Amino acid sequence: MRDLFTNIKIQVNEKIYLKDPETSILGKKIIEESILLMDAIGFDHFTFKKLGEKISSNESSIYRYFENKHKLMLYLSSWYWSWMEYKLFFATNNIEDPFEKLKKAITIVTEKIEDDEATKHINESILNKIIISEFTKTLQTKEVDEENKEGFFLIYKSVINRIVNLIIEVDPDYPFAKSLASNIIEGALHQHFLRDHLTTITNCNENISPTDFYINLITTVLKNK
Amino acid sequence: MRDLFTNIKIQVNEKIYLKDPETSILGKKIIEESILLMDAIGFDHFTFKKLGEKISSNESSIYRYFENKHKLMLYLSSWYWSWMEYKLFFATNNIEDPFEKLKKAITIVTEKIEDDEATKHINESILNKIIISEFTKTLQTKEVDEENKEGFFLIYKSVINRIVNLIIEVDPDYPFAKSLASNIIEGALHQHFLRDHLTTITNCNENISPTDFYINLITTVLKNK
DNA sequence: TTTTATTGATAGTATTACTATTATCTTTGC
DNA sequence: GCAAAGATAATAGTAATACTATCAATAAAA
Repeated sequence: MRDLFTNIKIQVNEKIYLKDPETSILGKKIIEESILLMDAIGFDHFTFKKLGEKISSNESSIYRYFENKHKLMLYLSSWYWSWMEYKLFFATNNIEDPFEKLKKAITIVTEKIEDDEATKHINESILNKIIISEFTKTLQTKEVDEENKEGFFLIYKSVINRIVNLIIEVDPDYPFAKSLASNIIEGALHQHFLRDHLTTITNCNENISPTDFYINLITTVLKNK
Repeated sequence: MRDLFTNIKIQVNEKIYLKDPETSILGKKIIEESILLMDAIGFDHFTFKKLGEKISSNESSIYRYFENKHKLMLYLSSWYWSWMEYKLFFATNNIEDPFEKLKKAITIVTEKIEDDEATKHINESILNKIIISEFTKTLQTKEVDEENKEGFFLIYKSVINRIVNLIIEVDPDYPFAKSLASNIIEGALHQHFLRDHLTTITNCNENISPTDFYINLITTVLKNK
């Protein structure tokens, strides 16, 4: 899998950036360090000025890559879900049994992420932390409908639809495949957040993972396993 | 129920505000109109200056009630969950059968809200729309741990714990009661959002409601019904 | 009627979120 | 090896945001 990633370029909607950060050293540095800074101070306190200082570069240089921090966050999340889609594909590709396949997929999208050494400038483990705390904010804006039309969320929806198809394969009669899939993906992020911050309203802790909860859920909800 | 609400004052943690908005005409106006303005332009574009213009009052007067718009949003969401807790209590109080009781509670917390005529200055239907699009943002900040310690999310957690207890009553052996409850409350808000904006990744529409999805879910997940 | 509390008006500061311009530095093409 | 092109840095500047401070006007309470 490592070799595959080295050759495959994660695709992000071109309208999200002004200049592709993958095409220059500065661009890659912007991505690499924005992940670290976003994790350290959060989206709300993140500014291009602070990022510029951190990478010893100029605020105005960053603006040549991204219109604003919301677009940068859209880039990071698109990258994440695109990477997730590859992971999903390769991890489930060789599994025959539909239910085992679905379980593997659910595991992939709900588990805690370790850094993928194949991508030098992106720390997936930290990116995952950012997605847990910040992703929903990229959706929940007044501009969501326009941005959805522009295709900014295509990869995210594609990941969900992959899960939907696996659910349908297991139980074609289950009437809420889409809601179940979108619930699991969003819900897993939320359960991770609760485990870290609001521990009294989740069963997840060091021993029980969101993955355990959601595997148990689909096992009882779906038939024909 | 209407009469009860007229007499019961919704309790909000005193540390959220500088001056209790319920104690003055201006305060009530701030709450009433902030709900409308927040719905119209969203949390991100909402400012105290704009609110001041809308209520023909001064920006600095609003700052005497709330430190910033985040605190105002905390107030609105605390109010909402407090109101929800009353609704839950009165709606389930007289139901004997544990599963019927749980179903009623799930219905209350997942359904679309109509305006409650008992509260003159608060439009619950619009407040519900705001909670759907903005509530998660009030949790997902870098200050969540401090604010949680201050007790800003007590009422929210209390609503979830009420559902947890009902789940345990129906099926004491189910091992994920807390995660299921927090998932349903957060997930229902998310499904409402998807129904309105990302329709391809939810089964919810004019005919199928988030309530249908979650009632179906608990019906299959829990035993001893 | 005096005191107190509340609100309004005005002004001012620091930060944010950018845009514009010009200089410098680095490639690459020949 | 040099010129042209492209990318980056430095500086400056604007408008909006997110406040704080002060003081006057007004309404309510003692």
